Amino acid sequence: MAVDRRHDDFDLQTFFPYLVRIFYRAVSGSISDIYLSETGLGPPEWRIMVVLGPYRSMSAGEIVDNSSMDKVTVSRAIKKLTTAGLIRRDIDGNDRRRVALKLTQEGIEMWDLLIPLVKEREQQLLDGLSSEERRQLVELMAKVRTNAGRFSEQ
Amino acid sequence: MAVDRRHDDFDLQTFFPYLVRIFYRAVSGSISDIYLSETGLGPPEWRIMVVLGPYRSMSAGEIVDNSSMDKVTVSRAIKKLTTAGLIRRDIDGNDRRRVALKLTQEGIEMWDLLIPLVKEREQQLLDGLSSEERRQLVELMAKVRTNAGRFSEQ
DNA sequence: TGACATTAGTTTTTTTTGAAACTAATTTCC
DNA sequence: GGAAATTAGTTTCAAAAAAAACTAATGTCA
Repeated sequence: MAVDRRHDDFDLQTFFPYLVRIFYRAVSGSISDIYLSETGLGPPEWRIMVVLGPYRSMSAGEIVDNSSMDKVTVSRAIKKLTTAGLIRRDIDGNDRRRVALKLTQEGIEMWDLLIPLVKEREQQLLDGLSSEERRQLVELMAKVRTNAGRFSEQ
Repeated sequence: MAVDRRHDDFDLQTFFPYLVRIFYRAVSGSISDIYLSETGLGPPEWRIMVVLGPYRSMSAGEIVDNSSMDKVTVSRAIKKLTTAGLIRRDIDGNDRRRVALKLTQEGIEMWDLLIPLVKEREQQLLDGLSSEERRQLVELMAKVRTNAGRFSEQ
């Protein structure tokens, strides 16, 4: 009458993707705390500010390519940032579908405020890791990412 | 007439939280590919299946504590899983607010199907990393997570 | 014991996000 | 030169998630 209880054993607390998730949430939460409390920007708006920076000028599509966000999210965030006066949209003379995006003076000032804070937090996150360990961590994450690419998009 | 262009320099491609984000997205996408195509479960439902496992019985609140999801998401996912016949809800005799959750036979069968697949994918993600490197990666993520805890909830 | 606080979980409302369809501009190539 | 295909970006619509308010049950302590 004994039921077969032979299942694959599985421990969530050591399951790698789970560890990655709680790691990611800790890190991203730690950064979003800053730009949220400091400016009220949401994650997509923040990411656009950051890929743009004080010098660069990019199209919406280039931002998509450099931010791992999708078209729609980027388009909406651009609208918000424009309304808030943080970026300027200049329609391209040659190709009138393209819009060149640039931080305004006000946007640059916000960038200047935020960047030192998030860089400081970045260092705090890496506290207690030697530079060799930091290098390793980044390298290992990159390796895993390469593996994911190979096994997913068949 | 020269404008002051002395801004903090910042490179997104080496910004640690950005690297963590694309790393996380690669890993979680790689796993969700599997349970999505194999079962149609969404991430919250999958996570509950996994924390529960074939033996354990937990309350909704315990699942919240063990899954880094919030109350509402868990409550809704439980409803879906119950409707789908994958988990059973037993109201606690002593405390009638509590509901003990358990996988049904059908839920266990799905678990038995999925776990070997995701464990295989886990290994594929870690392909090319020595066991020493795997240990290091996990340990370094844990360190960063500890740091995040210290600096965030002031 | 009985008002007040707490806890478990759900429902409602609002905000975010993502997928699909769409518009407008440009390219391709016959 | 102009129909067909492609590209950039937006809008619309549907699904997911987060926040807030709520219900029901239990605990506390005067």
